[in-house]
Order: sequence, then C-alpha cells, then structure tokens
Amino acid sequence: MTAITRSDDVRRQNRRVVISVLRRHGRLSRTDICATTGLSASTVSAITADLIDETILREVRDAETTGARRGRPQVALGLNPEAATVIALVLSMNSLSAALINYAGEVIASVQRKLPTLTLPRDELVHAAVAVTGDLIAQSAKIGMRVRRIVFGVQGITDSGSRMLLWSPITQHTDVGFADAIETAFGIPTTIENDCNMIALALGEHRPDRYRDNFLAVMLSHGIGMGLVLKGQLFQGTTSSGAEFGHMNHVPEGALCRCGKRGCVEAYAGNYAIWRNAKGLPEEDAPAVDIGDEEMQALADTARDHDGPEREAYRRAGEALGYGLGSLFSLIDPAPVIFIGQGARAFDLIEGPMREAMAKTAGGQHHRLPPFETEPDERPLIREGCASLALTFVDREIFAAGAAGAQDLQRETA
Amino acid sequence: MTAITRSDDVRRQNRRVVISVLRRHGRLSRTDICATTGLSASTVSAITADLIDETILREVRDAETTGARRGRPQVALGLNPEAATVIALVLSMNSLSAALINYAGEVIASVQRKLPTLTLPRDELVHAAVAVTGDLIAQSAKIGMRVRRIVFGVQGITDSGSRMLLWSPITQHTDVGFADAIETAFGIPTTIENDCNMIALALGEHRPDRYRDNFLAVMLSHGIGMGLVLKGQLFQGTTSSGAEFGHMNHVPEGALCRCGKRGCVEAYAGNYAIWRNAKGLPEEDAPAVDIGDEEMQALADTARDHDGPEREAYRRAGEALGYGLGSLFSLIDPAPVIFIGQGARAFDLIEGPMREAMAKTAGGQHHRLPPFETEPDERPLIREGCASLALTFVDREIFAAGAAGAQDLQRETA
DNA sequence: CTATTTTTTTCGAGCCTCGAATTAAAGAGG
DNA sequence: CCTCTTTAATTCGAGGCTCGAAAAAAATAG
Repeated sequence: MTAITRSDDVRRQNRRVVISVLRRHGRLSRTDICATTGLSASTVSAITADLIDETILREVRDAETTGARRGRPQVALGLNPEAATVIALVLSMNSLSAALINYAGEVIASVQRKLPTLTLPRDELVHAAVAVTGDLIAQSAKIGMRVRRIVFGVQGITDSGSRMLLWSPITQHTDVGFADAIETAFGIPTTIENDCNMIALALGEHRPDRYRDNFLAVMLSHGIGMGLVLKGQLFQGTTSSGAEFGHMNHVPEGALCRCGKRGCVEAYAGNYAIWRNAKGLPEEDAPAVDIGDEEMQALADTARDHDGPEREAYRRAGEALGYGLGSLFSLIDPAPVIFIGQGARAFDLIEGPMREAMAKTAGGQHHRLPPFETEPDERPLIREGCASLALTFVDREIFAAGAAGAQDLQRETA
Repeated sequence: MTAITRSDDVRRQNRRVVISVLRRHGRLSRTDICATTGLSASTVSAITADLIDETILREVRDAETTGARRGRPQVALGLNPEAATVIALVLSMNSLSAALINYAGEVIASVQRKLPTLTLPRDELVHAAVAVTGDLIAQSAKIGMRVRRIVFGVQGITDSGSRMLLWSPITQHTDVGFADAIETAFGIPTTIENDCNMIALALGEHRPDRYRDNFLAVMLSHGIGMGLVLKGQLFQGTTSSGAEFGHMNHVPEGALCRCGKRGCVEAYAGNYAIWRNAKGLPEEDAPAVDIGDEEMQALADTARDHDGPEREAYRRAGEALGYGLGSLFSLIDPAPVIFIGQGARAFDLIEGPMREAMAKTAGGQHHRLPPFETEPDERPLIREGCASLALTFVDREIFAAGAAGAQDLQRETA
C-alpha cells in the first residue's frame, strides 16, 4: 500500500536532501545547496538554521573561502563531525575488527582481534563481537559522543531483515543472532550485512563515476561472493541477503561444492576448487577447509610460468565465472564488474578464459563492457561500506526526522 | 539525487493513494477510505470532492447499500468508468489484437487481425499497429471518451525506456520503434512492454493472495520467457526489459539455441528444442521456425503413452528448467512460480524432472515452495496486464496530478 | 566614505493536513 | 408522528511547510 504523506513529511524529506548533498559534496554554502537541490533560499535558510541548532551541521569558516569576489561572501556549511559516532564491525576468518567513526566518516578509534572463528563456540563468538563493540562505545562516551548506529559486515548469508547470520563459511554455527545480541546489550540499532554488499556500497561512494547505478563487485577468495547494485539500489534476496552468484549452477552434476551441491560456479572458481584441480584431485573430493594466501600465490606463479594442471585450473575457474556472469547478464543486462579479494591477484590467469566463456553466452552479447578492474584488498572496502551504511542510516532515520520526529521513531520501534 | 518535496506534492501523493485504494477495492465509502489509508476525514472529504468535480470519481447509490444500520448511511464512491479510456495492444505470432478499455477496466471494444508477422516488412508491421490503434481511438471518440494511454505488449526484448522492440522471435526486424510511431501519430503516451512482464502484472492484480510481492511467471512456448516481480516491483533489466531467463546457460557448449548461442535453457525447454530432441535430430540443428500446437500436443500424448525419445525430450526440458530456476533462486531466493502458455499443458511431463534438477542446485534448498501452478492460455493475461499498466499510469501520472499538475506534466514532456 | 554586488534572513501569501465542531441522514422508540 | 440516538460527511480554524519579494548583512570597487 502506498503510504500517505503528511505535512511534516515534507520537512523531513527536505532535511534529508540537505543532509545528503552535504554528505556527498563535503561542504557547500547555502547558495550552493539551493542550486544543487532546487530548494528556495528561504527554505534552505530555515532548514540549515534548524540543523545548526541541533548541532548536526556547522559553519566552516576557514581563511581560503573563495578569494576576491565582490559581494557578501558565502559561508560554507558542513556536517559536524561531532554530531554522532557509528561503529563498523567486520568479522572475517579468524579475525574481528571494529572501528569507531565520527559523523564526518573519519575513523577515530579501532580495535583488531584474532580469534579462531571456525572452532569458537556460538556464545563466545557472539560475546567477542559484543565485547569489542562495548570497548568502542566506552571510548566514544569518553569523548562525549553518542554511538547512534552499528553495522556488522560478515562473509556469509544474512536474513533479509539483517538480524542474523544464517550461514557463513567462517563458522559452523547457523542462524547466529548477532544483531539482536548487540542491540539488546547496548540499546543501539544494529544490523548485520553481507560483506560483498558492503563492498558494493563502498565502491558506489568512492567511485561514483564508474560504480553508480549498475555494477557488480565479485569477491574471489575461498568462496565466491557478489555485491550487486541495480538502479542505484543494493540488490538483495527476498528472504536472505541474496545474490549468491557463487552458487549458480555451472555444470549439471559437476564438481562438489562447499555447499554440498554439485556444479556450482564456486566449485570451479573458489580457491579450494582451483587448488583441487591444480593438484589433480578428483572433483568429488571434499573442499579443503582453508588454503593460505601464499599457497595460492605459488599456484598462480606456477601457472604463469608454464602450461600444466595449475594453468588449466585457472582456466576452468575463468570459464565458470564467464558462464556465470553470462547467465547473470541474461537476467540483468551487462554492467561494469570489479573483482575483489585475494583471488583477484591471479586475474591475469582468469580473464582470458572468462571472456571467452562469456562470449559463448547470450548475456552481454550486445553491449560493450568497460574493462574489468581488480582490487585485491577487500578489508578496507568492507569497513568503509559498513561505515557508509551506518552513517546513511543516521542521516535518514534519525537526523532527518528532527527532534519531534525522533520521538515518533522511538515509538515506532517500541 | 533524492528529489525534494514541495507543498503540492503532498496533495498529489494523497490523491494518488485515494485513487489507488479505490482501484484495488472497487468501491468504498469516504469512511472506508479514511480507515484504509489513514487520512483524516476532512482530508478525504476534500480530496474526493475535487475528484468528483473532475469526474474521476462518482458516487454509486444503489439500493443495497448496507442494509439496516443505524445512523446516516455511507455512500459508496467508485472510479468513474467514463473518466477516460486506454488501449491495450497485443502483438503475437501472426496476430495483432487490441482492446479499448474504460477507466473501470472493462473492455468496451476490441479488434483482432491476422497478419504474417514473420514476413511483413518493417513499415507495414508498424503501420498495422498504428491503424488498429486509430480504429479504437475513433470508436472511443464516438462515445465521447478520450484515450489517455496506450500499452503495447509483445513477445521479445524491449528497451528499458519502453520505446522500441529491440528483438523479437515474431519478426526479423530489430529495434522497431512502435511506441514513438504510435505516439507521434495520435499524441497519446505509449509504451511497449514485454509480454511476460504484463502477465506478471495481471497475476499480481488478479490473485494478490498468492502473487504479490515475489513471484515468477514463466512462459513455456516456442521460446522461454519470464516475468519477475520482486518486492512488489516488476523486475527489469538495466538497458532492456530484461530477465531473459530462457537464455541463462544450462550446458556449456550445449544445444544450439534460437539466439545463436549454445546451451541456453531455451535450447532444451522451448517447443523447438523438445521437438528437436523428440525427433532425434542433432542438437546443433537449426531450430524449427514454428511448430503447431497440435503437433506439440501429439508429442506430449506420445510421451505420456510410453517411454521413448518423446518422454526423454520432456525430461530434458524439465531438467533445464530446474537447473535454471535453481540458479535464479540462488540469486533472488525462491518464490512462487506459475507456468504460462501452451507448453504448460505438458507440465505433468516436466514437473518431476524439474523438481529433481532443482534439488541438485543450491537455490531453493532451504525453503519450501508452494505447489507450481499452470495457466495454458496466456493471451487474456497479457491483455489484462497491459490494461492494468495503462490504467495505473492514468491514475498516477495524470489524475493524481490534477488540473494544475496536468499542465506541469505537459510542459515536462514537451 | 559611498555605491555596488552577492549572500542570507525575514515576512506574508498560499497550500495542505488535522482535530473539533457542525450539519446531514438515517433508524429506534414512545 | 415526532423526538432521540447514531453514524457519515462537511466546515472551520490552527499549525506546518515552501516560495517569492523585500530587507538586512557583509564584502569589494572606486
């Protein structure tokens, strides 16, 4: 049902627009905001005055404003870094990291912990996340800033409500209720999100020239993940975080996948699959649990050096990815792709066979794609994506509502 | 960029909501509208008074209002059938049909024409559509009603702006600019849409209990099409009508598809593929151009009668569909499916192998699906979908804007 | 020191929604 | 037959919001 609009929704929406252009552009004068948004000068004046009163915005007067122009000089406005803090939590294989981030998006504290995710009991895993979060909340309190939002990025499948980790390769537990645990411990809104989705958000923010309305971030590591943005919106499944690209079928009755089924793209293109093929092991062998980066590096070097099972393994990986992307592009039309993660270091071995396979599919035959890009280090992107999502939430749900609306929000969530 | 909100957007939006609940529920009293929408009685009173003045709504006083209730009786409001008309055009293999539909969604005139779509020159094809449309516009004018919107449903791929038929199996021409041709001929907003997408819209309207937020309509006929609704929204490609399910890859380097590539789902599950396999023809044989319904019916009967190449052909069709759906469900999570079109008559032969194949994929392993449904006759659904889309456009873009806003709209499109 | 230019704020007009009060239109009951 | 009760719909004033015009503020130019 389409929602009705009330008079105060107008102000909420326009506050949101003002905050969002400032987040995108950094600092703008009131006149700039008029030009960018289309709002009238009087409205911008009223809204910014309110936001400054609420210490969400502040005037930034530095010496080098514009230089020698005639007339009253513009005064730049910017988001007030001290308006709030958010926390970005990232859990990956054997490692938990967290960052405290101010309202301007700057990291002001961070924590890193090693922990054996594969073997840790459920409670201890959850507790580790809660403990690390508690540390950062305390640090934030020390400098007098309130943490308004927590986003937890993790490899694996989350539910569509972003409450639980349904399944993950880094732990044997399923349906782990991280978000609720953190939320009840501290009373701060928290969601848990798929790591590839966070990477996609980060790319959209960092490089809007290339990664804006439609693009894919494909993670090449032990498994295969994907973050997909369509029409400027993160694409998610209907009941899960969705877009499990790695488990599209490549070869019916094919190689054994980590998920227990056969023939998935991942069963050819994941690190364990490349390793299995390179070592000449049978396709129905159970996937190795974890393979060191150095070992994969060595495999790639051998493949580069001479033709043999290693090169063939990478060829098959590229082929699987190519067919998978081809099928995907039949559904969504082609879009720019960036390959993320440690596996992207061997992209030179993968790209040729991948393009060849794609050309054999119906998807993407009409359109020319921009060249593929790679980014081997996924970790900073995941953190930035989490931070970006958390800040956007604060912008939209808390600060756009204003003092009166904030009470509405509390009632709603209660 | 998020759009700003003006004061009059509020009224536009709330008018839209009122119109839309009336379209969904048929007839409602003002009090009912308050309850359904959450608008206050005074606002509903003001909005409905305007809409009645503009002859978009009307009071329906029939004898059997509510029966014996105390107090002032409610007076039902309904959409005024004479507020406008729209035209639903449907082009399929060798046939062009068109219907004139009033604002209440009732067909008030229709035309049907046989024409050899495969051989007709480009101009004549376009002209046929224009001519049929002209006839209905004349009929509408005769009863004093203005045609406000035309939607053209057709099998094939359209562009994302819904202006052109990019490719279609029913003609050899590509990039046929139907929408612009009709729009310039009559000055009435026109779009061209994929037939399966229209089927999905019709299902969403007819059977919201089952087909509402997430579902698929898979068309089984000469080729394989799909209409996909996610989160209540029709899913479309980024540059085309998208969701070319039939051209997802099933078997690398597999059977020759009508699209020129190899191994597409359609190359196993389309009528021509089933026919090719049943007749024992090699997989690289060029697809037959068209196969009569009776011939497919006979094939299915043979397959039901005894095991043999016919039954095996249907088994492989089911297998291809199963793997395709499995891959799709990896991306979007499982959703109810309805199989549409002539091929659905043989669904009894397809379902078993299809389920078996799906179970071998990662998609849809966790969730139980409702039983599949079938609907062999696609034509009424396509027409209803087109009509529904056209009426929704009138509701939202024209009537919600009101007299003042309508001028805005003209300026915008100019 | 005054005129000019540009930015920002202030003020009134015109919408819109909402709640309260009012009017309208029926049945219930003596 | 007339009055009371009940429910539906309209009217009216209060309070928001955006906008354009006018005014105020803050700089440079001469």
